[in-house]
Amino acid sequence: MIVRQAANVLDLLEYFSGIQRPASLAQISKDMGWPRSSTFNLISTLIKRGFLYEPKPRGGFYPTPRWLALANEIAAANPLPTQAVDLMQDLAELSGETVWLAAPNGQQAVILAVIQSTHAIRYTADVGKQVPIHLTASGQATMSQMSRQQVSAILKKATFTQYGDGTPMSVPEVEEAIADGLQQGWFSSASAYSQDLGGVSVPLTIDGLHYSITVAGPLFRVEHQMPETALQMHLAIKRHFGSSYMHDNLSNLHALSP
Amino acid sequence: MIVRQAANVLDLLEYFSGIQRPASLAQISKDMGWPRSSTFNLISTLIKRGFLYEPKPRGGFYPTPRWLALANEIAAANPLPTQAVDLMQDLAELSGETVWLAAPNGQQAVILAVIQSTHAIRYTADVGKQVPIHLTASGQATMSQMSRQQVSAILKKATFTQYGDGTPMSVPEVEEAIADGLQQGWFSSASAYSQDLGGVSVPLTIDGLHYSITVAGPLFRVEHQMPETALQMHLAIKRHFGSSYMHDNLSNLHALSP
DNA sequence: ACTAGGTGTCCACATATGTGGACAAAAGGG
DNA sequence: CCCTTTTGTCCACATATGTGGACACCTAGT
Repeated sequence: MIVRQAANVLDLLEYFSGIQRPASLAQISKDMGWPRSSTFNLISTLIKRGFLYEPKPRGGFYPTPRWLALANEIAAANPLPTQAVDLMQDLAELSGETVWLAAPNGQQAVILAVIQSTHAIRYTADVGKQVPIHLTASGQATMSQMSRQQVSAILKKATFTQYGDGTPMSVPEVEEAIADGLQQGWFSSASAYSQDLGGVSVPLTIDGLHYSITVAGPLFRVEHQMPETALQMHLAIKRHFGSSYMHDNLSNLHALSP
Repeated sequence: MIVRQAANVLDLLEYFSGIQRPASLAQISKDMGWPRSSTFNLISTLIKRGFLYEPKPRGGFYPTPRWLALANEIAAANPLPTQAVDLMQDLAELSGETVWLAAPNGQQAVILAVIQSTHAIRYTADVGKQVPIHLTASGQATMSQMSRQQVSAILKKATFTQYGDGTPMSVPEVEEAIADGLQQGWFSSASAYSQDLGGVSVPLTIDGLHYSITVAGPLFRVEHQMPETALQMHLAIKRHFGSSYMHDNLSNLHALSP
């Protein structure tokens, strides 16, 4: 069951992050398609709790910096290692494509950090976006670090929807993709979940937690250089983490090195 | 009407900001006093939306950096001028007490930024905290920048509760406090809303928006030096903003200068 | 292997909740 | 100035929602 008013709070947060200026009750109500009275209730709750305020009288409502203060404290406790951020930055510059870090989350992989490509035509993903763990390179790369049991637990519940013409459509296909990825040291996908999107992912274990790093962009731009990209990624990881980072399964990544 | 599930989201956010580590469903349910099934619903909603994830399987849930990403975008749009932040920093060092910036918000004043005192015994306020606008120095300082009509609109709806032994208990008392504050260029309170808390506030107009800056601490430490504090504040404001910042009503602040 | 205690998940019903509509007050236009 | 529009606010009822309890699964300890 989805908790509507909880989702509404999130919607509102995203709304303000989008418009980036105060909005009146009526404005919000219209933009969100909520009844005025319901909007009023939600807004007054947020105001009462100090999460929303009226920067100037009759000038509309806007979130207080309290969101930022709390989010900062939360993020400070689980920081992504600066190494990982540096690595991403490095890869973003080398490849010019969008780079992200993802973690497994049940049947999905969540994006925890992104650096957008600077290309005019690029894939845009936001932090918090989720993709099916078994259908995407990002997800498969995280799965490659799990035990056989964990993987099969995920695949048991997996469903298959044809999102693009590269979508794997059966459990064996996914198992094979993971096996291949483990062998060659990197994972790729092409129009698997997002049509016309191609990407290369490598697994990364930090502090015992399993992540994946992905470099992705429009298929026409990335598809012909996946092995080179994978090699770049591998070398970059080595630069930033040494060799200690690697999951046991990944010793064969070395095969990539010249 | 308070929207319960919206408030629950906020509670959860504050909860994680407090414990700063992943918590299992059962843990959350216990700590929050929510039924397990309700907790489940709320959590799965947040997960589905990419605001919560499971850093490691069976290792509890934790907010994703998406909160931070959104809060950053929101805060970036309405930045408090760096001048104001610098000013606060300056005052915090000079006084050693807690310093905050507040804005009017209906019948309350919201705290938008705080720098905590370094003293062992100090007043602790968080961003987003609200105090009655008519009872506190912070609030009165913001009101002093409003038109006569706006002030009386607020006072018309005002209610009086004796929070401490310095709480003003009638509209005329508040009006007098504002008049006095305008005349001397600063506002003070002592045990008005928080018992044993004393503070000095000065009004501040930035980009046409009305704020107040407050230096506050335990009454025994601050009560005997309020005029000196006010002078320090006034000089600091002059340093950081020049004289242009001042609201028309405040020209008499100059009286403080040596 | 089996139990005990832990986890997350699901569903039907009672109850708490969202909402249409009516309101007052302010803002804007002629 | 009055009239119109738009603002925020309130309430009673119908309806959408939270929740107790039962379940399946997993882990740890005997």
